[in-house]
Amino acid sequence: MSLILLIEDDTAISETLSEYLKSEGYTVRTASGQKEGLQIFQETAPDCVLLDISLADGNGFSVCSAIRSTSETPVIFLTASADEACTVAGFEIGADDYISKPFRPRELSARIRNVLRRHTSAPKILRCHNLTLDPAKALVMKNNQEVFLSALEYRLLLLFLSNSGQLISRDRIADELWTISGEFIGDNTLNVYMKRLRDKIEDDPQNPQIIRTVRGLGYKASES
Amino acid sequence: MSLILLIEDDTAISETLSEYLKSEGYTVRTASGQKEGLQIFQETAPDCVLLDISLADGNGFSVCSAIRSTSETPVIFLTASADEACTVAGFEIGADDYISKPFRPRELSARIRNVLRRHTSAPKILRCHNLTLDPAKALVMKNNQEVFLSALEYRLLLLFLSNSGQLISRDRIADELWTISGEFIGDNTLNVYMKRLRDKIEDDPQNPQIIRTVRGLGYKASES
DNA sequence: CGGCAGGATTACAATTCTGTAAGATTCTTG
DNA sequence: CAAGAATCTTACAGAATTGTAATCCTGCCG
Repeated sequence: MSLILLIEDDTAISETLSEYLKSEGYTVRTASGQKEGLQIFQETAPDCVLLDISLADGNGFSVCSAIRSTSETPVIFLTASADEACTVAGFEIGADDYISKPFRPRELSARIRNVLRRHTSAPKILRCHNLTLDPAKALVMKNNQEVFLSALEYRLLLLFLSNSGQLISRDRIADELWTISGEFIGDNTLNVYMKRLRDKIEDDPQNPQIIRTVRGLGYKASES
Repeated sequence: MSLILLIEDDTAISETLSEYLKSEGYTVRTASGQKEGLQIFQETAPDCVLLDISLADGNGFSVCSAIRSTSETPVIFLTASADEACTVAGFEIGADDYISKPFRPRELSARIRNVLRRHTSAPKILRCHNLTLDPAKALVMKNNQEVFLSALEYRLLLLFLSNSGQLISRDRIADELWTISGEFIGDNTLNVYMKRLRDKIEDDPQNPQIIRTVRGLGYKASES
């Protein structure tokens, strides 16, 4: 499960909270001050940080800044009052959420879950009909079978699926696929690539459902 | 600037809020009910939705679910009371934040800014030394020059850069690159691929800086 | 209907990719 | 230092990719 770093100098609160979070299935590391907190942060790379704003050895904002300067790990502030200035300042500095004492345990764990969900952001898989493309693995599947695409075919499909629903002109496609490397390609080369891609991804390449041609304008990937 | 969709059936609140948000530089569309809200959502694809929980024609949760089923657009709930059950239910259903009435305008706009910041997440470009990999374009650059990788080389590099700093075993590499398609490859094939990849991405392939080998265990991409 | 433009299709060499084999290195252990 | 294991390097054929050219099809216009 997830590792949570709790930075809080009130030992009573710290222990209660720690126990509760463990009972929820989290692994918890606690720190009582700024310096210790940052050190444990570096060592353990937690999935989420709970940070008391009012620490004895300096306020929590600087800790948050320090964390943000090196990582995107979500930070939830624990505040004594729901003071607006604090809240705003906290968000400005990059906190992901805040909760003011006294807080209900269930609310805290809902916020933690929420922040973790956002952060371990679901892999953005692009979908269209029975086709999926996972940019994080460079993997294309159709009906749960891998589709083998060449480098250019993959880029072509990626371009369409990340702009699905939008019309993409032939010029733009040529630009995106070839001009970075400064090459120039023949006029109908793109036609050939479209055909090759369609042969691999469409159920019926003669009646393309995933990428349709818009005569005179370009191509368009259908949404969903 | 950003487009905000406000779904709220109390006209007084709706107008006040709308004015305020416009004064903050947002473009605002308003809807007074569930159906209208979803319709405008489809038409305008807003950057953020402010959603009153208690709508006359059904509660806000179902609207949120409907939005979530087709998009990742952030949703902030407006609640009449800070009732915990509401909060939890809202988070469970995929709300990004909530705020209870009466709320201070500054707090609301801080939350909106926060939610937008998280959501328009900067394109995640993977970096290592003088090398960058952009998964959204399947583009690898070294010293601002494009590096041409084959499909497998690209996947191999992607695997390393998205787990930089971590040791990756040879078995895991073989799994990630080949077993999805159910193939089995020879024992030293991976060595050959590593050599080919290094020849393309390393300044000095004999002294690899980007991907180092950890004898007996696997390989490891250095961070940053 | 005839002509034409945009696009689809097929075919074909040059190049690159892919997997394996064979041998050379390098590191570790005794 | 010698032996063995792990990794690197080179080399090589079969397969796939890449770009172009030639040809075919299809919707649109007068």
